[in-house]
Amino acid sequence: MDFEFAAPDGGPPEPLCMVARRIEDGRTLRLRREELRALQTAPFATDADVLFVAFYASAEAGCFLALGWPTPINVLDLFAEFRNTTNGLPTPCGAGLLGALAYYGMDGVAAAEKASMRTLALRGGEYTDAEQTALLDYCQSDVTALEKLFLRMRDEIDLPRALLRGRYMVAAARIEANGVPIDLPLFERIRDQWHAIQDRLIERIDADYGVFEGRTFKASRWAAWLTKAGIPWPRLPSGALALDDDTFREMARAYPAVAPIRELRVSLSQMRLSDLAVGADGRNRCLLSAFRSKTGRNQPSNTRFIFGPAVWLRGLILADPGWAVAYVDWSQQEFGIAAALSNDTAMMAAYESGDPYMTFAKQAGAAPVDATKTTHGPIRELYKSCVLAVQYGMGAESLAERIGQPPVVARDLLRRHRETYRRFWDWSDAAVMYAMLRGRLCTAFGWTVHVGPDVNPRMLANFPMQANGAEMLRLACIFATERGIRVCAPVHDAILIEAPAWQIEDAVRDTQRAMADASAIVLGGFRLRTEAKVFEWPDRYADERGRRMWDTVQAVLAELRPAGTCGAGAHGSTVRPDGSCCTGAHPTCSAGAHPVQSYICLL
DNA sequence: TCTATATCACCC
DNA sequence: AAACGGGTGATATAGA
Repeated sequence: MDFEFAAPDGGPPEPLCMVARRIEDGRTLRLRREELRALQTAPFATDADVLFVAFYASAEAGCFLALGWPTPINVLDLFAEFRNTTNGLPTPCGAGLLGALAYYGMDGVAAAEKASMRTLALRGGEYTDAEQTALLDYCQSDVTALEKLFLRMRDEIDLPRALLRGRYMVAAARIEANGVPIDLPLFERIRDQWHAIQDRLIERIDADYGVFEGRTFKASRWAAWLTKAGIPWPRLPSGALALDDDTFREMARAYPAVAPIRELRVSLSQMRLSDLAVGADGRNRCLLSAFRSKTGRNQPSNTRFIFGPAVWLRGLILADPGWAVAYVDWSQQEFGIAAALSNDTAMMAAYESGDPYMTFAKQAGAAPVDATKTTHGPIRELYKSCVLAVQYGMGAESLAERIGQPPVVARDLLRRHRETYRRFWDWSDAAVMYAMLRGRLCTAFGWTVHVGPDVNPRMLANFPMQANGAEMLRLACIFATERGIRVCAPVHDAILIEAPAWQIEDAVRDTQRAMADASAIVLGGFRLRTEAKVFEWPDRYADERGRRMWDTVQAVLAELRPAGTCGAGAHGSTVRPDGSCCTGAHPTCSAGAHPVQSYICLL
């Protein structure tokens, strides 16, 4: 079956029409918007003995939810299956319905017609009779195409595992429908003042340099300033100035006059807002794009999704009055997955010690048995960097660069990892060889990457960790949503949930149980730990990494609208139930408490 | 003026 | 040849 629907920015989908066909006898249902709205439930069976076939089922499930219909039990999503079948291989016409048909040498609807119909559906609003019929006919042609694709793919599908992926698509639809609560007035204010904030930052610092033209940094002007200041500057192989932050950091060490411009560039780079999809109800909703990445991760748009841009913007996440949000993430997820799947007892012991990095240092003989994060912080950091480097297949040179140590130190760290976790390395090397020889590699539940002739071996080495991590997250989302937890967003190794404040502790506990269950299922009984951070209204979501930038922006905002004039009133919606318009915890109005000059955050 | 490319930065 | 996995996306600049 297939829906056409309008997709307003940040809002739930609005179903426009639906076509469903029973494959055994070809019986076809065509329903228009009003007919759909009149139904309490789907006009066909969706229970346990029915297979529901769709393409990109989170969209169909989203329409079910918008209509208040119970969602289908057995979902076969041919998008997820097509991605899984072709993951890693070229799909010349993409991974959409038409692309999938083309891949199998079949034709569907003309691409031009699909595009024009999509535009018509996205438009939303009212439709003439002719437009409605056109939409229905188009919808029906997609159903015909879907049926062809199903008949072509059915024999290659691993049904039980496909149904697990379909079940996740329904969970994803629930999450997409719920969304992330956003401080709408503050979001609008920051968005409206975006350029003014940038201008203010540039104005103060660039006065001494003159390297900006408006809001753009000009390489030519920077070159001129460097010449005048007598500073030699590294260049890229192309001959252009190297303008990455690493270069700026290095150069600022030798030439302190470079530091302010570096700070300014860092701040501005974190101000690439942002097309956050926030609905009129203050919820950030966007497509999670399940199964989009090679490892099966979700891949939502970075600009539309609140967890996409720089972390300081997460301060916009604010639970509704009386509610709380919680960010629950797995501790050292990939390390734990590597330990369990390789069955490396030393590695599993390190994971279960609660501090894998410190324990690794001890196991490698670099720290005494009673060492802690407090007593041996720098050693722990080195071993932590080594663990992360191994997960990505980093070499000694890059690791040396990263930890600011000579290559011998990095080589020694990597050697100790190989010696301490021999079993893990045997397993990892074997996985890469297996993948090369068999041409594929897959997770516990069958998410597969197909391997071509010039594959990156580091991708193959990382795949079991990252892709099983994605598998685990999908399972946890399934459990959490099916147990009635309100999930706002999945974030690769974390889940954001919300609950009324008085229930948040229970909700966190249930979520942690779901995540622990999911890890045990993927890892054959090995349970991964989770950590939770709770933010109860009126406290907003806070991430330490973004605190300084958040404060900077709030201070600039306060300058742009002097303290004492409460911004909230103008928007009318931040008035609290108790009649007050703001609290100390609400930076919209509390910015005046900051020393105004602090917003120039020089090193 | 528009587009393509290179480079860079952000996330986990 | 180099060697940091999976991504999205903005921006500056070169070139059509």
